Amino acid sequence: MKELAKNYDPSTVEDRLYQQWMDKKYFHTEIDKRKKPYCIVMPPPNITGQLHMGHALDNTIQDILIRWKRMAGYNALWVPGIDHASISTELKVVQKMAEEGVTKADVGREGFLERAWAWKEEYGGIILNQLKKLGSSCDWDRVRFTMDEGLSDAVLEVFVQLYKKGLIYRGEKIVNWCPECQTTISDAEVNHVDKVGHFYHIHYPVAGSDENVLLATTRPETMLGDTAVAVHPEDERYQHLIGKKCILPLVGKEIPIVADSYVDREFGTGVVKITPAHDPNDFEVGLRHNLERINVLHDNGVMNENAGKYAGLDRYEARKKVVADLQKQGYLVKIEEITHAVGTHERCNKVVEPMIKLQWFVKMEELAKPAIEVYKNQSLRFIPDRFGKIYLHWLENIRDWCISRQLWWGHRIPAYYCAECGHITVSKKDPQKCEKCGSAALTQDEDTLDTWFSSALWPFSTLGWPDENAEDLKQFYPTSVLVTAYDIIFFWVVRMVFSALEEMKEIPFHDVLIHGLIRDDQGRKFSKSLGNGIDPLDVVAKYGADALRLMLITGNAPGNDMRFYWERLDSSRNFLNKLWNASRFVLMNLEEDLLEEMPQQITSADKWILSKVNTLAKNVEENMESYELGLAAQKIHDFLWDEYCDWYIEMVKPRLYNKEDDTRTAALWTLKTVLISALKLLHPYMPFITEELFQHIQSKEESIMISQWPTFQEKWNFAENEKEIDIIKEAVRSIRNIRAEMNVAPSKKAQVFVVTQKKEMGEIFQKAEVFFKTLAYASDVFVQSDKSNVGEDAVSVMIADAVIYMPFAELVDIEKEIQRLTKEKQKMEQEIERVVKKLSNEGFVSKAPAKVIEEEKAKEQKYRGILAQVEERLAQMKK
RNA sequence: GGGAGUUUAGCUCAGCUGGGAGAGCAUCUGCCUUACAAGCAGAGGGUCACAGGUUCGAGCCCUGUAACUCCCACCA
Repeated sequence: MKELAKNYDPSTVEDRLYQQWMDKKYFHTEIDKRKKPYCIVMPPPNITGQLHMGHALDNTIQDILIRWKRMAGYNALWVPGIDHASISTELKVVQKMAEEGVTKADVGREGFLERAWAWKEEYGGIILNQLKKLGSSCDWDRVRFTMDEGLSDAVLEVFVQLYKKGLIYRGEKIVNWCPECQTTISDAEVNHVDKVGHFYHIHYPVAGSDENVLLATTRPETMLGDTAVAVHPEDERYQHLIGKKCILPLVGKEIPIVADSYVDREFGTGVVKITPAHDPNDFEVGLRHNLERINVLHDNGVMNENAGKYAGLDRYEARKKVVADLQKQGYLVKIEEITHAVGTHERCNKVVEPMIKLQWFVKMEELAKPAIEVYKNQSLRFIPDRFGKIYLHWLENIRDWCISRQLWWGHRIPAYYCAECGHITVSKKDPQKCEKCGSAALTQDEDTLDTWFSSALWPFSTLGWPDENAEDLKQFYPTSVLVTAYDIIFFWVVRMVFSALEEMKEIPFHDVLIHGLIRDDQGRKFSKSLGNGIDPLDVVAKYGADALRLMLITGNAPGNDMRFYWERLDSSRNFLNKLWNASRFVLMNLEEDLLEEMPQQITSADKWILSKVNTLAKNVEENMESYELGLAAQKIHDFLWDEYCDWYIEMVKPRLYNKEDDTRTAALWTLKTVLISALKLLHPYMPFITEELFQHIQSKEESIMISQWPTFQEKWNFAENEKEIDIIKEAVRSIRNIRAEMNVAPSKKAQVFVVTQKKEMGEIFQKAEVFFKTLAYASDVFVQSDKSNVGEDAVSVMIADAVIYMPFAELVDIEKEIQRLTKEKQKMEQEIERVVKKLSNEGFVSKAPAKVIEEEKAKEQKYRGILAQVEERLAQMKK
């Protein structure tokens, strides 16, 4: 007999089993053409990242899906990987260098890259190892990195192809510039944060008159770069000014007053200062009116020589100075306090400056069209669907994507500038000479690509593209589902889809499963500054990975955010312990080898639980197919705890304890068979404990991980037995109920008389004698068709088609009993009234489905039966 | 300015295509019953935010209102 500890201790199990799985190579996927492919590519965590709850949730979901499909006979592949995270990593490395007193300039590009790679080698793999603690069953032989050779090749291939098609271009445009990080960033990387600022109202004198135009700005220092003032073409107030000039205060220069419909007449004074070099809208206005662009900022946010006497001042210092000077010279009319949205860099949270820069862009309009189409024609599916609207909205309003970054860590742009003729040669390999003039005087672009450029290719680059014949690519592309949080739809999902459609001519995945964020117990985001983070590994250490996984997956609707509560882990832990002990119980009794087939002596109770687990398999499958993982887990949990433990095990005990019982083996067989099925269903959710128990309970198969997924089977479908046991359960519950109500001590056994006129009922109860004794404190059970021998001082409970009497002479207070029964009678009358009303409703009877009507009729019958019994009993007692 | 989500028991949340309101935790009562006190048996507790509508029937569908949250957005 195998012994298990009394309580489950994950720490003694998890690492050992994970190692076992690794040793047996269960995580590794060989291509198997006979099986249907199922593939997930892991959203690659940043090499700078620490595992957080979001990763834990994301990877738990993926692991559940993969483990499920693997068991269900699919050729299931889960590709892990990490992202080089250009800007984050570069910042980290720069930071580390700063501690040593070294700058990027000191070490040069090559020296820097050396350090960055060293940093990657040291820290880059940490997060993947952390994922192992969660039980993630990815194919570690296929780990990819966005900057490894193959993926870098894919990046260059895509860049060159898009360039040749004219979908990548270099241009001077206004871009988001982060003065802190000293690089451009894409629109998606800008967060608009509401900040309290000031609205400065300034007079610009109109040239050649006494008139002033009043305008307002939140960034007065940019006026140094103003090259026009604009009003709405139809604004009656300013018609006379259009075409005139005004004098830019402090600078003294004349600038034109132009008419442009971009101006909102209702807002402010209806006059806007135009700074084409420092505002995206002004830039557009500038284009339309052919205005000069004056850049007044250095890249680090300090005013440049174009700012005249303000040159050398930081942008905010300059602002103060400009305002002071305006005031001194009488141009400042008033200062209002306003809250407005300010663009900040999502990495460093510093205010972003729009600047004109010569950068590389991806032309989006053409690429977006097919990406929109695949969603509209439903070949790409979002779960829940509402996130598809977000996807669509972004694509329909997309602007060109600025992909060049003034960073060193990343994929260097494969563009080479000719010193002779200025031609740009774009090529995967280092070109020896200019493709136009043949000069060898080529220099490569200094910039690298946006991190998301490489992750956009992830679903096919990880499978071997650009080698079109890569086996993985042929077998596993398109992947099955992408699992990610909603906050990354713009950054990643959108870009993967259009990249895949462009390169592969096929969607990268069929489904996008979106989940929410994990928040703290007050609903706040986890953040470093709040210090409210919870390390998943701490949770694993304390509760085990299974408990964490169950907690993350249950009690939450798909796509909704979830709060983290330690209490919920207690519940998970309790369930693990419950399962552990139920299995321990089975093991304690399991001594001989059991037959494979269902034994002849199988009883109603056995069939009932078999039928239940059979139905469970069906329901779980349905839920999982529609990604309702939490619901599925909940159902398995409820089955094991409420049905298997609380009822079946209790029902079966007498048979186990009696070695003479000829149904004993059938009970053991059922206990074991049902438990194994349930463990299998649970395995994707709680891989460790299910594996540990599986290996203890049976010796034939070496791992649950590669065992066969349970499916519904007709031979285990016993509807009649389910009904039968439900009747017993109802009777037992009624007895327990009345005893608790009457405060009968559990030690006090009682005779139970079951009176029924129905033969089948009598038979069911006759067979169930033992259940009344073990589950309902019965000393003796008498099943009979009349009330003989019951005695007058019995308490009674009515169930459908039967009355149960228990003589408790000394405990029964006739008056109270009459009260209780009267109450019961009223309740039944109410119920009957409700049902009758419903059934006599013409509309209901003619329109409701037959099944519903039948159910209502059955209820009426049942209630009438009980009512008759109650009335009869009352009549007797009142005598 | 657009869009989305949320509102259900004291707390945190489920509730799949409309057919008599659920779980966990918390509370109360009784049990150390030889798998489990991290347990067992029972109990109390909800005008499903509000107002209309559709329907034989609405927590669920439609319209509107309110509160909270989030996302997007070039109102200087």
